Amino acid sequence: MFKLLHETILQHVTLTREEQQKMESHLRLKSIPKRTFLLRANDYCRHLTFVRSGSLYSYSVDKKGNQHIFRFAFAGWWIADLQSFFTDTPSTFNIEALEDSELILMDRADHEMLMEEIPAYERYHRIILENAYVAMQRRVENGLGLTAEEKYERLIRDNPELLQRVPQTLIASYLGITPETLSRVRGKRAE
Amino acid sequence: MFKLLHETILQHVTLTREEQQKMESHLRLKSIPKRTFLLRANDYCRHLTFVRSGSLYSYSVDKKGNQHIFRFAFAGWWIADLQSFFTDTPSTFNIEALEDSELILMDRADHEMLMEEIPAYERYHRIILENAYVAMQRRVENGLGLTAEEKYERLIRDNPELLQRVPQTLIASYLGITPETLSRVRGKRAE
DNA sequence: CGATTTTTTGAATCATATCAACGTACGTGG
DNA sequence: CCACGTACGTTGATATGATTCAAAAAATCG
Repeated sequence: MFKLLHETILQHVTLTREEQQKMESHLRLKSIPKRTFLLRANDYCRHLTFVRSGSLYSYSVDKKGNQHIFRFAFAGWWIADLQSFFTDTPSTFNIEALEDSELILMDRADHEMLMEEIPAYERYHRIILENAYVAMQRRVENGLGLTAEEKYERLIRDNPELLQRVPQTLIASYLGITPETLSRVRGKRAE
Repeated sequence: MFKLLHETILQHVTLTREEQQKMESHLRLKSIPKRTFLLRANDYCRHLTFVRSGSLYSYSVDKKGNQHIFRFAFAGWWIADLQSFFTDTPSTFNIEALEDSELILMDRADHEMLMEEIPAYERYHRIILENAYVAMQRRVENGLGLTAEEKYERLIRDNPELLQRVPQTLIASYLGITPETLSRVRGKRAE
């Protein structure tokens, strides 16, 4: 049930058997089919979500109706709108299933409690937050002053797995360019 | 000496007198004049820097020679290239003093040690990392699919203090637009 | 003050978006 | 398993927001 989660945590810290069980007692399972929402913009993001299988993505929709993907999450990853989760404000994101997905949910109050009571649990979250921050830093850097082609090159270099798993339209939205532009960039590169 | 730092930490967690002293014994002071570098691209970022007074900013320079500001740091803020610091890789940023600045430095090994030994210290860093992540999330959102004018509007809304303290050229670079475009946006708004 | 830096303004250019049409792949129900 | 409909990707023509280059005006600093 929680095998993948435990393995993932174990890469960073060790929890005792009792700590594991304590954590488990606060987790909820959820399955959602492809194309359904885990979170909708303006709702509150009330839990952290661990992906057991499948994949999700978070995105905002601007006032022209364009979709901007914030990030993807595959098996073994966490996803949430952390702005909403941490600051208890309405979400600016939708989170949607890209494939049928099995999820593990951790509610905010439980998360806070576990961070108080299990130092290794807090440490684990401190570490994955460090990693998430670094990934985001790279994302900001890649967003500034690169051409559409350069953005695509960097994606190939830094996240090649995305290309296999994600339709081109969503890749374009993730890069902040239009699908047409991405198509042309790819055409140009493939000569 | 460490008054501002202690006050800042105290907003989030409490350290005992002994913990404070232990932390202090690993801090170094440094003063740098305006326009000097705290970190240069390709060097390793070996410490976290707390700003006691003055201000700094971090930026990368792309291959066309354009400068892209990642973020600013004023009194009471921390700054570093966390990607370099955490992953022990060469920095992609320069960090430079915008004004004469007094700084407090915390080396990586000491930081790790203090996180092991003082739970409240680790908690403090977990919390400021959460805040930094949220700020960065907003930054990514503001970068995607907004016009130059909208980016400027959001800056006024979210970080009005910057406008007082930072020259327009740097604001433009922070927003990812040229100074000329920013000037035109402001002209247009001021009617 | 004079000198350097910053900001403004103008004109030309460029990268990307937009709109529209067409081809292709996909998966769902008959 | 095929056929149909919908979603996805490509291609072309045009529009547009922002950049670039250049030079003048304004602000800042020693």
